[in-house]
Formats: sequence, structure tokens, C-alpha cells
Amino acid sequence: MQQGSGRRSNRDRTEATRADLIRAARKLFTEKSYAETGTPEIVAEAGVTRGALYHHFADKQALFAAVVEQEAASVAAEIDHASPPSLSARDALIAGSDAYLAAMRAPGRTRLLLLDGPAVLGRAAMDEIDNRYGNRSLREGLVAAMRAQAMTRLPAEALTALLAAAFDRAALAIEAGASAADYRAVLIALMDGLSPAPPRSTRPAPSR
Amino acid sequence: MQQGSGRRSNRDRTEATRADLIRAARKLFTEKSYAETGTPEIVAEAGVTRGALYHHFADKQALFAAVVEQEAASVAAEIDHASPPSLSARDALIAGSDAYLAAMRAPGRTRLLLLDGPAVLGRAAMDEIDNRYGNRSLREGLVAAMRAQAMTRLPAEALTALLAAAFDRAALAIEAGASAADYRAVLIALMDGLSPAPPRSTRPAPSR
DNA sequence: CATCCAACATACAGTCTGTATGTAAGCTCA
DNA sequence: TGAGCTTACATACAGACTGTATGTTGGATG
Repeated sequence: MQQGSGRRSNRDRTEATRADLIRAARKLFTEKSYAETGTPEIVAEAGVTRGALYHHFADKQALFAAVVEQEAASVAAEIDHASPPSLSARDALIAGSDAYLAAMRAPGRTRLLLLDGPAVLGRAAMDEIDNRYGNRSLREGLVAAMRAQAMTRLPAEALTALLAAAFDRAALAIEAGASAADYRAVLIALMDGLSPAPPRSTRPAPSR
Repeated sequence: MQQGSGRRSNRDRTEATRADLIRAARKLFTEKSYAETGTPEIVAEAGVTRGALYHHFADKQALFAAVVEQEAASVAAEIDHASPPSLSARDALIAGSDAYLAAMRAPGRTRLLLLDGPAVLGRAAMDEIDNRYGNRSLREGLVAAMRAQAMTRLPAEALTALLAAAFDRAALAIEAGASAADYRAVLIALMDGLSPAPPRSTRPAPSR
């Protein structure tokens, strides 16, 4: 049958238009902020009209939520992709941290996910998204470490949330120009501090 | 000498109007969000016109910055007020944490300082404010603990920022209905974890 | 193939922000 | 003390944006 610029099925049209809108919005939301990006600019970038936007999304905020959702998924995918699954609990956590900090270096990602996201959607909604994507592997890693007696037992929910918050702040600071090595060292020290015994697996050299 | 409703000096007028605007804006910014609060509503609450607002503040964002500044000062004052200065390093940090979490229970404060603040003013500006108020005592406490050998030596800037981020997230979670005890336990565990010698029970404090 | 409905485009109403302009009251200094 | 300047506002205006209501076209369906 026909493809490309010719006739397309309704489902294809919807999918393509939604993808175009999300892509355009992502571009602008990462270049500028949510507040500084208007819907006229988004639809111009996407090559559609505002009618299409408001047909597919309830409002600007819903489009933003879709962008955040997709971006969180991308971050989670990059982390999963970068971490070999056969490491000690501690090394897996460190590898995950590094992968997260690396993923958050994508331009505009910290503002989108860590500043505008919580402000626009609320922290509860962001928690929900985080738990569905990124935080899941983190919490699993922590629980595994606790199960393996390599970590004192603590409320998993709270521990996950607070460590995730520290990771987030580290990503923000590093993007702002702070020393990545400093923040990495503190993050590792925070995690190591939770082990009842000093990290006996590998204690080779100071990371300086 | 002039009295109340009669003639007032220009300086008094400015001061009073600015205070009225900040008070009205604080009320609305804590009840609703920054984005949901319009300047017409603010000036109505303050009993002035938008002309007065834009005479005293460059824009809505500048008024918001003034509100954040004042609120951060209030939080710092509440913490200072609540913490007796003669405690061990560890106990002082715990007392400070509790005071911070208590102060952040004021309605709308978490959204103002932890969500809207970073999104509207940027994390760099919020860091600047935090360092001027709340974080200062936290960092001093941490540095003191490190100096007293009660804590492994780490980059003070990064350590302060990451612990502050954990405190912030804890305040958010507690307001969202999470268990304050859980988050408190994890925060204390994170800080204790940084001490080379595990504080088995409450250690006798040598310094007064 | 007639009908229905989804996928848009266009037009409109209401609100907001920031600025420009006008005015009355304080302040300064001869 | 009063003429002139400046501050502290109020009013009016321009531009932009968001969300909705309405119109139109083309795919799906019996």
C-alpha cells in the first residue's frame, strides 16, 4: 500500500504526531525551561498546530509529563546498559552510581528531571516515575546488600529515597561545575558507611 | 513626629509596602504554587496595585526571591533557636536535623523552598541562599566533627551538599505522609556511617 | 457507500506579565 | 518657605500565552 507522505493509518498518524510533539517538547524543555517554553514554539518545532497538541494531550503539563516519562526511561536504559550484572553488591552500587551520573550529563537533563519535573508535576508524581524506572534497580541493589549482611538493616523505602536524593544533588552539582571526583567520593563514603564492617571486598587505594 | 495613618516618610512607606507585598506573596506562594499565583492576586492580598509591585521589584521572580530569602532566614532562625550550643558533635548534628525537619513542617514551606525555589531561581541561586543561611551551621557541624576525628575526612563542600539534599528529601517525604521515624533513622545512620569508629551506643561526650 | 468518528486546523475568550504613562506626595536647597 | 526634582505609587496598554469551542478532512466501519 502507500506509505510515507501518502495516506497513513489513523494509528500511525497518532503515533507519529505524538512522537513528534514529545521530541519537539523534549528539545525545547532541555534547551530552555518548562516555563520559558510556550506551546506555540513547541508545535512550530514539531510541524503541527496547537490543535494537534491539545487533541493528544490534556494540557501543556500532560505533554511535559510524557517527556519526563520518556526521559526517565532513557536514563534507566542507559544505566541498565552500562552495568554488567555480575558484580559484588558494593561494586554494583558503585557502577550504578557512575552510570547514573554519566547519564545525567546529557544537556538539560538535570533541569528537566530534577528541577522542573518535581516543581511542575509534584514530588509525589516524580517519586512514582522514579520508582517505576531508575530507583527500582537502586532499591533492589540496596536490599540485596542488606540481605547479604553487607549493610545494616534500615527502612528500604527511606534509604532508597535519601540516597537517590543525594545522587540527584550530585548530578546537579557536577553539572554546575563542581568536582565530580569529590562528589563521587562522598557518595561512595555514604554507601560504605552503611556497612557494619568496613568494606572488606576491595580497599585498594584512595580514589584521589 | 508623624503618626500611623497620617503622613509617613518615604522610607517608611517603602518598607511597609515591601513588607506587605512579601507577606501577601508568601501567603499565596505557600498556599498554592508560584505558577498558580498571579500578580493581580498578590497585590489584591497586599492591598496595593501592580504598579507598586513593579516599582519595588524588577519582576515576579524578584518578589519570589525575596520571599524565599525571608523564608530561608526563618528556617535558619528556628534551627538556631532550638539547638543548645553545648552538645557533642554527633548530638549537635542530630539536634540540628530534628530542628530542620520540624521547621520544614510549616505548611507550604517544602514546596516553596525545595520545589519552586530551585525550579524558579535555579539550583545555583538556591545554593547561594542555603550557604548563607541553613547550610552554614550544617557544614560547620560536619567540619567540626571531622576535625574532632569523629568523622572520616571528606570534601566538606560535597558532603554538606549531599547531606543537605538528603535532609531536603526527607522533609518532602515526611510532608507527603511518610514515616518521620524511618527517615530520621536513615539520616542518623548516614551520618553515623561517616564516623570511622561505629558509635555503638551514645558515646560519652568529652567536649562540652 | 453512507455514516461515523478520529485527527487534526482555525478562531476565540480570558488571563497574565511587563512597560509606559500619569499623578500626588515627599524631599532638597536656595 | 516654596520652586524644582524625585520617589512612590496608580492607571492604561501591548503582547503573549493557555485552554476551549468550532469547523473540516480523511480513515474506519457496517
